[in-house]
Amino acid sequence: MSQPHRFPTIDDRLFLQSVSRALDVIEAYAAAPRPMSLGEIAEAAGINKSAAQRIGQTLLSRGYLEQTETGRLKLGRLFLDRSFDYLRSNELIERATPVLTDLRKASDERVDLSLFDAVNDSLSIVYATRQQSKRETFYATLAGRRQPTYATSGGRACLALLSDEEVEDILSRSVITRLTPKTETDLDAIRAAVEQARADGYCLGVEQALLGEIALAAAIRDRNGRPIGAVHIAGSLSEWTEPDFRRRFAPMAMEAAGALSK
Amino acid sequence: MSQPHRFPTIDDRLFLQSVSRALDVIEAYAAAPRPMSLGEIAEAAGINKSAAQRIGQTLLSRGYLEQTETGRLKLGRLFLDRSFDYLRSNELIERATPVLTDLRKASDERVDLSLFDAVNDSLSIVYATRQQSKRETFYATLAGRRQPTYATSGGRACLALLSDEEVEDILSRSVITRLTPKTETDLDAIRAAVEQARADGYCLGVEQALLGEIALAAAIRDRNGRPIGAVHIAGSLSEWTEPDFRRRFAPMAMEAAGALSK
DNA sequence: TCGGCCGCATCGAAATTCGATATGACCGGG
DNA sequence: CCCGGTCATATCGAATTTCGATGCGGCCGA
Repeated sequence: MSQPHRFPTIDDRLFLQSVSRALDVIEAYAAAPRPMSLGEIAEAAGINKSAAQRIGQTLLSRGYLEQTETGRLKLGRLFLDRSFDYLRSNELIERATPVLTDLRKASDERVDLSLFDAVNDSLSIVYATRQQSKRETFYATLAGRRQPTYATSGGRACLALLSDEEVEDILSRSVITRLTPKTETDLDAIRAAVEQARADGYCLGVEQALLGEIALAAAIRDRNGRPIGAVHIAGSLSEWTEPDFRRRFAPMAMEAAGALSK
Repeated sequence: MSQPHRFPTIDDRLFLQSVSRALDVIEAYAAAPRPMSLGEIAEAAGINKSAAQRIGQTLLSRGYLEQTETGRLKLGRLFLDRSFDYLRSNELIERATPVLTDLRKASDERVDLSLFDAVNDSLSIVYATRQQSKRETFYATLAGRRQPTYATSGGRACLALLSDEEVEDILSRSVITRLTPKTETDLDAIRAAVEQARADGYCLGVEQALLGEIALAAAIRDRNGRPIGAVHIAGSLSEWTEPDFRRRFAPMAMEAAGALSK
């Protein structure tokens, strides 16, 4: 009674409160991925300490939380296993991997597969696989990283396949912030980039999400023509001019994305 | 009553049955990562159909399961997010990534970081990060992949830091199977490899886990000298002879592992 | 057309979960 | 040296929430 639940317990007799709260706990680590005490967990997840204790014990015994020397709780390595299962079970990713590997070899640049998160709110894309180039230096090259749809070449390439209304809806729900000093925050500039992507069949962005990076992406469509993800090729501005990059890699990205579309 | 619970509900009033069963459901996908109906889930997870329905709805509403066109349930992309959080929160991985990137550049071969799963049963290692070389072709190069401790160079390098009793305990609990035709299944051969690793400070394996692959690993120690993971360098037999590979990369792997040890 | 499995929904019973509370340990500061 | 705070852990009665059997209509293949 003191804790208002996010999900109405009435009417939905199928909803498991304790499971949902356990998910709240593990998601609490998204905001601050550091070891937490039970009290901190309770506060971060919006539950009381008793619930945190029970959930903590349960997840700990199952390996989804681990204990530091001081007794605090951190995320457990079993999430790696689940992520592996997910990647392995995803039909698109399985199909895409050999294509991306070839693309990686042919381009000699970093190649990513991102998923357009229409399942959720369409506001972000998730990087599912990343094939590094040899000069990759960023530790941020991890599967599971999310980026705003509006700011990435892949996201914009996906937007290009949607109707104007849908694009406007997504943009209006997006919180526009600068990922780099060069990120376009002007809605009209974003709209123009989407329009350009519609005409070109791919989208190019310079330092939109990462300084020094030039990236280009082509959307992957499902059988209804809806965007489900994108193939990215990313290079360094120290090695490429925009026209050269565009000329060389746009056909390759589009070909790969086309091969992965249904 | 018809379903015997794996976990005694008596005595442990802190254990949340429904959370545990939800975990059973998502772990059911480890065995067969394909979309399942509620009935299949119930059977695979060892629960009844009603429970599968409730858990399915709850996980579905939270994004940890997704629905195919036919209504079957598959793992959701949110596991990528959790895996990302885990990788980001792991102190060793954070510390290791720049070291491994340097190692990757210096070696021009595939470089892995694996975690020795002493938290669980020590029978397997988990690959946490993998930095590909340019000729990598396997789609199996994913974080979260597990391999038996006894069969991998990294696992053996970890075993080398344990006492004989601990090694024997782990070997006795391991189910020895061939990952490749070349996998050593003779316990004495494995013991000899561990002994050799103790003398050398690293462990080398030829086609133990993958045909055509030569791999070498050095263990990472915590402040008590216990193994917590390993740095791997893996190359192709088509390019390297064992002596050359050993000579060139053993010092690099040991240096990296040493830098990551406390 | 039948039979089986599908997802979805209902419902009474009660087991499981809830949350307040207590304990003793630990730590840092006054 | 002791106090106040927070820690993990444990207890317990109450009752909410979960349980699991059962029913429904639809779909698909035999």
